[in-house]
Amino acid sequence: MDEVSRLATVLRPVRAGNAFEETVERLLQVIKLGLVTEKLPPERELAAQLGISRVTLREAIRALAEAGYLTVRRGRYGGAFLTYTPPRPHRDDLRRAVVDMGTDDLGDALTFRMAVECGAAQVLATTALTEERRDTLRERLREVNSSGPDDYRRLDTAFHLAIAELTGSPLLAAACADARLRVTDLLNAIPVLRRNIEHAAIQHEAIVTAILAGDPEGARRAVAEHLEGTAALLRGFLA
Amino acid sequence: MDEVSRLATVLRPVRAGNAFEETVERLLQVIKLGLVTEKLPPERELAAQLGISRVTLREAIRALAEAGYLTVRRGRYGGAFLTYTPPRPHRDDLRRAVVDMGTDDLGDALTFRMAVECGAAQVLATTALTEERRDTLRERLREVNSSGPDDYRRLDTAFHLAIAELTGSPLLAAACADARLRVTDLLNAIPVLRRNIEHAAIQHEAIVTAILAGDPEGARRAVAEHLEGTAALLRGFLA
DNA sequence: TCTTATTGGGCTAGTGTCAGACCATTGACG
DNA sequence: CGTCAATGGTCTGACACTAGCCCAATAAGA
Repeated sequence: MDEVSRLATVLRPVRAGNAFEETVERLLQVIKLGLVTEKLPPERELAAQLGISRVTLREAIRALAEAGYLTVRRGRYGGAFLTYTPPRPHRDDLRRAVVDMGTDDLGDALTFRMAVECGAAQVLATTALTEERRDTLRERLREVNSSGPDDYRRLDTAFHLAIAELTGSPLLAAACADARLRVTDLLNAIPVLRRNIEHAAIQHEAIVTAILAGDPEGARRAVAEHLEGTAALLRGFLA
Repeated sequence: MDEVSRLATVLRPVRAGNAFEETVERLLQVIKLGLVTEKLPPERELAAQLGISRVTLREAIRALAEAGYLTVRRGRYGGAFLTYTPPRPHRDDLRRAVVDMGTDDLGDALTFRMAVECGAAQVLATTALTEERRDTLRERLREVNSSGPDDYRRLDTAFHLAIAELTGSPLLAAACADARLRVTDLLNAIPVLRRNIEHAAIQHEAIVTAILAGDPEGARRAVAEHLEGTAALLRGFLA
């Protein structure tokens, strides 16, 4: 590893694309992760949160509306309403999604996710949690474990993100959200079976138990095992 | 944790600032981390790597030149040469740096760093490493452990970054670099004592040993202990 | 039925950023 | 001592993005 390759880590592009493209990407993430279920916040508010002008935001919303993700209504109590129902996944969709992504990017995303989610669980297990936060964690666990196939992905996302957010570190939460986003399309292409939910439920239980017990080693291991299942499945499509 | 607060994680600004500011920040990072020791790459090349126009890059370079970090020379074999020698840290510098940063941001940065660096070490310990990569890791370890106080920070950075980069995940490497950057100014304000180097050397050894032994638990624990020392020191200034 | 607060829709003037071309300077080397 | 390749310096026309303002539509509630 010479000086040049070490530099490449820091001398990467300062921005991923233009503001319009990045905004479309962000909104798509919010929608696909199921973080918003009814309608987007008002344009003025959303533009401020995203740090862009209303003009740019509106272009992004228009693009998503044309793609069928949103329906915009004017007037009071109007807004950009979600009109997105994920299609029933087919087996070929997953293969195509994986191949589209490319070997390197998939490995990168899976490695990144493994590292940050394990790190978050470890940190959270090391933290002295208020009873309120412990309740929040238990509540997310209950929700995902009692969900049906239709709501599963959304609640699973919420569960994993909750671990990161409860650490109280916005940077870490953002990293975990980013990691999750990079595999969302792939996960959405995997059919959710009752059996999978039940299997994941056991692992989710183990994660929460370790965190609440203040056992960083156990939390790390439980998350690693949980994620390894998905990673192995996806990697299988690259062979 | 209601829907709004969960949204905040994803609905953050799409860009940290304007291209000029972000570029200045990046270059400053490269300089302060000691990733470049003589001169920056040619403007055309650097602009391409950073994904910005030469005009914007030149503005950033000019700003850094005016601040005394760089000296620009024209003509063949010219370029932007480093003229930055970190001042001898005083005890008050550290207190001021910590207080400047703010309680929340410091905690955020330390938590983030703990999570991603532990995650990286864990992942690397799980990976089947080529002999070449094992050698690279040993080499970085040797360098940092045999360094004097003057070169210590730079080689320590190189060591920690090497762990992240050897995972082969650019995303993870970028996250670790980012985490390190957020505490650089603070670390630079801490005087480097022989005693500290020796103490860190033992921990560095433990990290490498665990990674090479394929022991993710041990690697994670060793990194956590190593980082906890610095974190405790810095947090002490907030009391 | 009318009012009104809230929301999207649209316009304009100004600034930031870019791509690309061309000029100016420098020092190694023949 | 001249040549020339590599590098910083400068300019221009085009496009992206922003802030701020006002208009248009809508539905709850008086």
